[in-house]
Amino acid sequence: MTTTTTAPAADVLTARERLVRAAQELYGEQGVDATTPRQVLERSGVGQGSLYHHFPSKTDLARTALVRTTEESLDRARGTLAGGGSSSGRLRAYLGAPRDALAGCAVGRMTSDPVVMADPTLRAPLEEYFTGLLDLVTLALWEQGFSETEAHDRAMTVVATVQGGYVLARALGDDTALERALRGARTLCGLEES
Amino acid sequence: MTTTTTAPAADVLTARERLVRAAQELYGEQGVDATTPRQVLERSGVGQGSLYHHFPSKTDLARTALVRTTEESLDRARGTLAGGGSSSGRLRAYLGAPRDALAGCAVGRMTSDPVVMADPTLRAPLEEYFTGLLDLVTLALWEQGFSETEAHDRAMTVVATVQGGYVLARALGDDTALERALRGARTLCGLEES
DNA sequence: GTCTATAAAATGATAGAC
DNA sequence: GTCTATCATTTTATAGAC
Repeated sequence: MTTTTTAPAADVLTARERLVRAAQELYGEQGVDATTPRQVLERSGVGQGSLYHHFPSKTDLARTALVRTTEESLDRARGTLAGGGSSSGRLRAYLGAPRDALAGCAVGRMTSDPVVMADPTLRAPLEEYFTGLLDLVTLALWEQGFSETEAHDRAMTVVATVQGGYVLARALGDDTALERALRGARTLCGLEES
Repeated sequence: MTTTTTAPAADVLTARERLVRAAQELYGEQGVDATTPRQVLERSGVGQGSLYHHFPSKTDLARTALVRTTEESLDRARGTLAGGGSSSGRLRAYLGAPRDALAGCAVGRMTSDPVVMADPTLRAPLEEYFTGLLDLVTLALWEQGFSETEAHDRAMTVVATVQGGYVLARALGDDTALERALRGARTLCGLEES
């Protein structure tokens, strides 16, 4: 915590906070490598030098924004997979969660970003996100009655289907591709066809 | 065909050909957006101005290299999925084909590349590749006895699993993730566990 | 803490010799 | 067709006023 001034008013975000949120948006749209400091400044409405007052370099901003994005994404997954209710209900909720297929996954796309993959401190949040998500899906599948090994393997297939569904939707320009791919994932989870 | 000179000797490639191959390699490693003309020149061993003699712009080189990569990739898929033999044997061959999981898919990664996705002429090869691949998998699944609808949906899941398996392997830094994800795909194809 | 102005380096592309 | 030299622009980052 370097922010020692008074807390920001409900509506007015600090320059630092606006920078992080603008970076999160831009990274989700076009990745870290393709996002320039200038774009972050323009979208955040913050002046030139302020970025380098709050962050030593472009990489430090990226790290802050990526950690934020992966934490937010994992929290959302917990909302569907870790809540109460039956394992089948939780798996259904996860697979049926609303997704912008043509936008792609803000976390998954980072595996194609050379800046992220070349820096272990930028790749670490990705690994934590997917490890956490796979644990949640694995537990639900184990509760479904699958063996531990079987639950682990199928969780990998289910999460891969979500990620690959985004890839197919974007490549085909067809937002129904993800949804169709997920039907097979439901079958693998032991959920009846609706 | 603008190349009107004598065909290159078996071992000596033209500058144009060396440029395309170097671009293919670099795009596979780091994407189009992150690859600079300078990097292509260095890897190909070709001099500065020669790139712009053969290609009007960076985008034109990218288009040529991407078409080449997607055609080569689809040809490889045909080698496993369109050959003779039983549908189960062909599906097994496709799912068991050697893949460098940590390198990622040279075609799939392009769906995260802002330069590719922003230009319809660069995105088109991706769409053709995945359409062709899905057709091959769908046909094999139909031969397995699945209904047309069921074969279409499961083909989407199978190809998504391959693509997502690459994403997971890279995010986790674990090349076995793809292989484990593919076990679920085999189950969905009606192939017994080995 | 925030801003404007600016500098060093890299990028995309061109000119012109050979 | 291929090369070296060069240029305009953008990118990353810093200086210093307020």
